[in-house]
Amino acid sequence: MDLVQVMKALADETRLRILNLLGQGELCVCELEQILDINQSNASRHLNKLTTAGMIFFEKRALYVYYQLNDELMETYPFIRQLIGAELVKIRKCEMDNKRLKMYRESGITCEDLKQGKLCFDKK
Amino acid sequence: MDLVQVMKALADETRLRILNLLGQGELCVCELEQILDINQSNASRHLNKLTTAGMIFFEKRALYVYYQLNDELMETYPFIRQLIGAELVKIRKCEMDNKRLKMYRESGITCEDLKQGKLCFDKK
DNA sequence: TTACTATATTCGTTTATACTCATATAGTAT
DNA sequence: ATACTATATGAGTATAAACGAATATAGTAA
Repeated sequence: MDLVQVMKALADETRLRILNLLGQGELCVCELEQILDINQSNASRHLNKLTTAGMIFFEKRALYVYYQLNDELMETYPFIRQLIGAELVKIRKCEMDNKRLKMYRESGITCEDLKQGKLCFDKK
Repeated sequence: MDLVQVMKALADETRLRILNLLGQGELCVCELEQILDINQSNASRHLNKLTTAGMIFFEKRALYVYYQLNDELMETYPFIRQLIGAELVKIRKCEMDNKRLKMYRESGITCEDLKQGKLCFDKK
């Protein structure tokens, strides 16, 4: 909830990419891993950092953990909403992530599929 | 000009304090040193980082170097203007810095005075 | 209960950031 | 020109952040 800590959480490309994706709706850890093409350990750590800073929160459902943006923090710091909603797309990787997210959404693939190696876009 | 780099420049308390002060008008390096109570080397380095990220620019006049916010970047990334204009004051140190800036402005003290050890607020 | 699985965490390593002290630079003033 | 002064930079150190690989945890499913 401390602004300096929030800014530190925002000062990393991978975490900005995560926020960009979560700005379009909740996602589970394994979905983020695939779309961002990062490993599980890394994904978990970055998500933890964002959670600690109060920017996101999670909810466990069945086997999976779903993360989403914390609207409360954005009421406290409105600039964050603007950043996520309008400015992150200016980062090239975010733009590409959005394409992958779109493909993923349209493919109908589930977390279960992902865990079995099924994909709807190229690796790497 | 790269957003990730901008976010990194914003992820430091001292630099946020500098931006907070510059949001109220230009200041020279020695003024920032005194108001923030940081040493010369540090001040210079933080200012350099902000300059490199495109957030501020400087102008040398006589012996002194005056820094100010770069409005151009804020047109590119409007969230920065909101951050500086409305949210940095939520940081306690920024609030205190503002008091010191006010005292400094009202005292009529100049850079020359500062260099001779004259002050209008407590050290430390 | 036991086996299983998604996510979190620990460990060790690497890379980046911030700081202090001392010195270099560049521009001013004489 | 020379002396002077504000700021920038170099070198060294200390602290923090990020990563991969392996393991622990906690909750699900049977």
